[in-house]
Amino acid sequence: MTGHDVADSIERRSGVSLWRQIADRILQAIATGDFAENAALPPEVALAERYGVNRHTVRSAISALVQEGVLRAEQGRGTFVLSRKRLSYPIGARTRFSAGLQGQTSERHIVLLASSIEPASPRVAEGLGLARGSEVIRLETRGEADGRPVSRAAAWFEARRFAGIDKAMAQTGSITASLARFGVDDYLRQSTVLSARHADAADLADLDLQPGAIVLVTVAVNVTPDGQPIQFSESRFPAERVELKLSAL
Amino acid sequence: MTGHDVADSIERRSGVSLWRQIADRILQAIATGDFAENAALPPEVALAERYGVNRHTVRSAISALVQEGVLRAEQGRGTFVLSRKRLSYPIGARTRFSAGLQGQTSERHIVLLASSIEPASPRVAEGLGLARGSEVIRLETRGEADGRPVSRAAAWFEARRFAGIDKAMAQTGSITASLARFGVDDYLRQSTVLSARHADAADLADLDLQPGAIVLVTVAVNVTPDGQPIQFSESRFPAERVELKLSAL
DNA sequence: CAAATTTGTCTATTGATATAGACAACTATA
DNA sequence: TATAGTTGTCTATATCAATAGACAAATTTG
Repeated sequence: MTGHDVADSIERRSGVSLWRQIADRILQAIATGDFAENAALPPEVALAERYGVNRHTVRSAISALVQEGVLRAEQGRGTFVLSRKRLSYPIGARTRFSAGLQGQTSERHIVLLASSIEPASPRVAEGLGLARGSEVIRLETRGEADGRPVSRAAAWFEARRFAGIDKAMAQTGSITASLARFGVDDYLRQSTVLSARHADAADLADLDLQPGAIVLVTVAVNVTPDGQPIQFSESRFPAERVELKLSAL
Repeated sequence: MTGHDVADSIERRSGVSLWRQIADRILQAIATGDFAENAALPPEVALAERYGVNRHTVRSAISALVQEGVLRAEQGRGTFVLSRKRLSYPIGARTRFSAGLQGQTSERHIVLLASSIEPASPRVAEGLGLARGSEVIRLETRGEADGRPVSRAAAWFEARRFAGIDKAMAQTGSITASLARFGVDDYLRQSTVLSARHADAADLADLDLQPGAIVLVTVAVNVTPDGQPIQFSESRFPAERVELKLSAL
């Protein structure tokens, strides 16, 4: 009773085109090591047979992955895997953007995309323990490692207590450092809720993804050591480039 | 600079058909509470305008969701939301299947789908601290809550130490109870790595999903209190029905 | 150099996807 | 009982997705 292992799993008339399904399969094969990095993919005819589709359909999938920078095709030689492995992004009580990526990348930083003051939505108000409609500061940021976007986040802070945190963030490029300016020397992650969905238009633009990509979504509340909520955030990670490692708290 | 909030995010020629993208958006709107349960959806013409597509395209999306049992359409009246919210599945040092779902569902259990003895793959061997190729027992299980599948998992145990755990699992329906028969009274989750991908054919079948659905994937190692690895597992959760709540370890 | 292998390009055909418009069928309400 | 609002069905058309076959262009190998 073996051999059903990976099995053919191409679904027709599913709303997802065959070339996109095959592109996903190839991405997954790279992620699991089935297709080694820098090695050649099987030739197009072999892939077509393997997935039970026409060669041109395989070509569409490959062409999309070449567009995404995952593969490089060379006429007469073959098609080669470029993509590196996924980043392993640590999540725990003391999650900090740069701390946990040490050793995996040579360069990493956070870019402040936008900031605004707005009334707290019910969800944000509940997370921060504020009255509904209280003013909060929202920071939109993007995390980058080795020049590639690896996260996209919105963070909300109580506007009264953290007035000017947007400027601090713009200067320091670090939420930890910005919070320190307001007397927050330490903070803990109180809760994290995790889900996944297809990337929307904003995700596609900010994370440099192709349509159909998946994002991991975390919704988290950070608190001071004495339990006072200071930050509510929603982060999105491109599933093809990032995995989340849940570390001991 | 407001008003980009949810924004239109329908992508054309992306390999994912418009009706499937809109179905996903509706599912998400239900999950976030934008479309309340048991309430009527906006009429088809309104939805078509909202997403910038033809009414017939919206109808295709709705028809798929009716097929999935999420919506019910009534001629002359409207289209109504049937689906409940996502289950919030706790992940932490003492993750147990049924413990954390209390209060969210009335009925829950684990079904043993299959079991086998096989040589440990490099990944499994490393997780369990065994020599590559050592014999391990694999259990394939499905978790159900209120009659709907909410997880699908493969778990590996050292074959020598846990010979017969497959039968124990079939009898008790509980991994915790089965481990207790082998003298394991307590265990902790040592590590969890999280990712997301499109469901493959086996996921679609076992989790009762439609093509294009997303699954959350966790890869975890459980250890005894003194740090000895006893269980390596890979679990898949349907993202449309489950979210993962990371609890304090 | 010749042959084999592999990717690239072209034409043609079929079926699925998306748009457009018109009208029927059913429900709720004034 | 009209009328307005909603879902259901039909026809028609244009574009995208997938298959099929043939051959060109580049590379590697004997």
